[in-house]
Amino acid sequence: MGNVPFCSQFLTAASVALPCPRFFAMTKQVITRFAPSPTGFLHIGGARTALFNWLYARANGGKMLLRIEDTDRARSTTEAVEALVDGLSWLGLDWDGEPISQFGRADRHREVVETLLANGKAYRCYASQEELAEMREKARAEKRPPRYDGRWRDRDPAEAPKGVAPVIRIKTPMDGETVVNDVVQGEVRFPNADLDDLVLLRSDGTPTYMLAVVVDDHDMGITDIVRGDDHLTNAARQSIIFQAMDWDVPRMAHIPLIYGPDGAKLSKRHGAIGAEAYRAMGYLPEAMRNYLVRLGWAHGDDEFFTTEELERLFTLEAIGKSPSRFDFAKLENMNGHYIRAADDHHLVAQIKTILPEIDGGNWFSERWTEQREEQLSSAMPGLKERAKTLVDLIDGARFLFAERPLPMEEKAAGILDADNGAGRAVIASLIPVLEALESWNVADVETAVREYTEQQGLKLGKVAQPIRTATTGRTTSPGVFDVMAVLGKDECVSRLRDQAG
RNA sequence: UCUCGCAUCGUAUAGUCAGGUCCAAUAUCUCAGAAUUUCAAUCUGAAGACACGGGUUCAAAUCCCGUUGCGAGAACCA
Repeated sequence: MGNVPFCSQFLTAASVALPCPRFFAMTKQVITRFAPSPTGFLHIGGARTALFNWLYARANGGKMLLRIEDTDRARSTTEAVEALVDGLSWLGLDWDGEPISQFGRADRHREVVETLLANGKAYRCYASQEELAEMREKARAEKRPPRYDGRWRDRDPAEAPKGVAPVIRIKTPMDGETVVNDVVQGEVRFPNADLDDLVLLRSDGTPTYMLAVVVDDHDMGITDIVRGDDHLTNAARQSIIFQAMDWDVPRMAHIPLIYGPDGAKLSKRHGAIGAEAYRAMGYLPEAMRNYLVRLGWAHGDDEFFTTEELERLFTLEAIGKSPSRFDFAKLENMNGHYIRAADDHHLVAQIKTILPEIDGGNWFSERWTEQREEQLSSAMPGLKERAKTLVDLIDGARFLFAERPLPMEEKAAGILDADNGAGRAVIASLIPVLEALESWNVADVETAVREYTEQQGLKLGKVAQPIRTATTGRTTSPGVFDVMAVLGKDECVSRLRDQAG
């Protein structure tokens, strides 16, 4: 960490040509933005904010821009930006143009402050840290909210102490109220008396977030700001800056935050953090998107949506105002639906890409052959019925990758050994029947086994369970005939022979 | 403390704006059952909520007031 400069790929802010706002105002093309600060990963709330921005832009034939709020130099590393980009890409959320670095636009921010100063909308404040601390202390003692008292607002600059670098503050109206017309929250009114003269430029000349956001949103031609409702009070302050510059205030939509299962703000404590963590847990990006869009947004009782449907149905007005909790059980269920509906080869490809990220994935990677990949594909229909995640899927296919003699789970061995090894005896007498088979496919194997079972006067379970455990080492698996068929005759018979008694 | 926001089954939402069709719906979770070669998937069923208190009204989940609870912001952080 530290002040690592951006790689040139992201250092585009200064050079990128920003669209002319007036042009877009004329054509009324919707332009949204996703503006995360690079914290090292794309967290789930951010992912949903990005999704809503993306959906809204697409639903209206508009654009979504990506701006990295990297003015906090200590946290803004190349890796952190890449993590953001990775997360968005995984979710399939793309943006128009190059990512814009907020830090790279500092000169423009300062330029706007000069204008504000020249128009008398802002002023230099020479109050020291001690004075500020005193103000807060006094406010607390009097049980008032801590606010800057405006002591330099109308003071003669000639009184400025020598050698003190001032901050620049905006002149917030003293009375009246600032109204935020929010698409989600409705008309929210803030008494101006509660909004103090916030700092635009620090004494070291760097712009504050509050200033940067406003200038960037304006310059980027943003028509609709969609962000977390933790910014709702900021919206009032930012409106004041917009108005001071005589700029149109974009339409705003402050969406409620996502909390963890315990109702507290989502954090590392809740296990998953970044988008890549969800990928490693075996969730499909399309399932993730579907789950996320239903957190706060609804279209009647509908649960599943394709991207095309969302583009048609999504509106900001339909977003609810109350915060929601993240529920893994529901995500899993949805993911299961998407897995069952997914193409078999697509699933194999997805598994292949996440293998390096999942626990125990190496075991599979080391044994990955073309033949096994084909077996995996053909076993997929039986496998995906039983899986909620890609991790479940590959774990269910473990028997395809295992080498003889197969490791036996305790319960599996129990089935073979029960009734003095009745299962092993069944297997022994079944082997010649299978060896005699000329063709080896699901139907023929099934016919042979069923005929044998009938001849012996047994229930199918008495035969199928021993076969399952002998061929997979487990008590649960896809249908035994599918397992036998996909293993192939030689491997199947050999595994049976290993366990025959 | 101040400003602002939120409150329907455990969870996500529908219903609230335009009061009656709501003894509140759907999905998930939980439990029971059916079917089954195992486990899933599937099917059937059960359980489970309008935060509380007033008011308006013939009628309130829906409108009004208050209370409580939860959250956000209140920085020379973003």
